Amino acid sequence: MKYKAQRGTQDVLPSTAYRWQNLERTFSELVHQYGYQEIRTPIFEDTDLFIRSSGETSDIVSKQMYSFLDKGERSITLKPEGTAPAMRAVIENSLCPPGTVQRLYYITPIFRYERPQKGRYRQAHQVGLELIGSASSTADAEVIEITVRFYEALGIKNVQVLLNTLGRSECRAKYRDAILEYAQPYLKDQPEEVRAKAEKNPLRLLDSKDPEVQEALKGCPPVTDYLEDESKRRFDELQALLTEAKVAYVISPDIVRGLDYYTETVFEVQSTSIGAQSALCGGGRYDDLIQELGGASTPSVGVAMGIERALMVQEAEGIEIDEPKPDVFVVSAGPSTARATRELVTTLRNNGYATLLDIDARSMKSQLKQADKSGARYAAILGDDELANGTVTLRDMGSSEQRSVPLSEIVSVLKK
RNA sequence: GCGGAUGUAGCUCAGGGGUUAGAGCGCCUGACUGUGGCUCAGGAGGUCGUGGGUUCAAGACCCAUCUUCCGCCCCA
Repeated sequence: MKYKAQRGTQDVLPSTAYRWQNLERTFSELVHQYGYQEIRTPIFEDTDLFIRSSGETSDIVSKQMYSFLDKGERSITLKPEGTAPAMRAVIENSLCPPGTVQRLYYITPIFRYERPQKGRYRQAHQVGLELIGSASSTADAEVIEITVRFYEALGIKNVQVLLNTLGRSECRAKYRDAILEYAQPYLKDQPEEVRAKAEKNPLRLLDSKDPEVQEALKGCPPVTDYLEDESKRRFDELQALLTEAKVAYVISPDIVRGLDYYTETVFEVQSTSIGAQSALCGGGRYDDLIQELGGASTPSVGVAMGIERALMVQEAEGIEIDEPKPDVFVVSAGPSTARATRELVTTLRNNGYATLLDIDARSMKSQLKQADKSGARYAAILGDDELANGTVTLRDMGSSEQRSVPLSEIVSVLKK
């Protein structure tokens, strides 16, 4: 009987795991520089949390949610994203009392019930951060800046920051009506299903890739025409801050984001190095979310970045990450030196050297071969001759140079 | 959720009804009695994705199902 993983999940093998480790380390080191602290939340959440947190588009979102009934007939959802659960935790644990600011980050699996394909899995992983409790555009700029620095630190080149604003909920409502009206000539000939979807969230018409829809909405006034002065002012402020921080961006009116909790700033980072699944991350401001989930009104901004997507781009752009290699491979002559070999291995490990040895009593030739394959920097050969005069032969696997070293001095020689 | 492909050795792939299913790379052993990469020789390794069906005979043909990939959709 063969046991396979759940459809739409991937095993992370040793040949790629070090890339994940590199990414997670890069991320946590970066966000620590900005004072963010890690938060861990469960992968199961109440379905209601996501229905409420996703607002008007809940039917679209719930179609993608990985939901099921547990043994107590409760509707459980595997978390499809990190923000709502993090906000639930913030509310339940009073992590951000009114008047304070909280910086949190997470690294977590997410689950969405969609048709898997390259770059899209039912279980994927995200790193994300949330800056909670501030309405200032400086907060937005900080989050976007960290995002860009993250991709820089990973060595990723062909990225573009797409920036837009949705305004506050009041002016957004006006804008929705405007789009709907503008699209009427096209919509009235469409099937009921299309019209219902459009009425549910007219903004989504804007990022449609359907040429017919694009044609119908050509010349539609941009959201900036409907922004209140306050929203306009903070959007200008944000742009000035990004320019000051030397963060390149492109204003993209068609970035509206699928989750309806966003207000004011929204942004995505896209790559031109991969295929259809080109979005690397998504983020924005969600000033009303915490209140909608039952907390005090707390303006916040955040971003979530897909780990698989970032690794895909790294690979597509040919970015090499150094694979961890052992320092020394200890070669033994056979049973007569086995005990001394184990002692040498222990000494090396205790002194901080990653050390390998042969465990199948294979020939010396085979052991050197294993040493070569392992990528070890040195082979330390301990045979009968060496044992007799208390030395070890240290072979540099790169240059093939060998020298005889007294057993007691091996560590100090390696240090050089 | 829709459309089109795909699945044979660890990897990349050939075989398109007829004995015991192949190649290259990789792996193991030896030539080389204590020394990796090169060469040569030998060897191990396969429920031909899974389940049904057609046939004297199925890896091959038919049906179903699953996987992966490419679009759509959606987004991470």
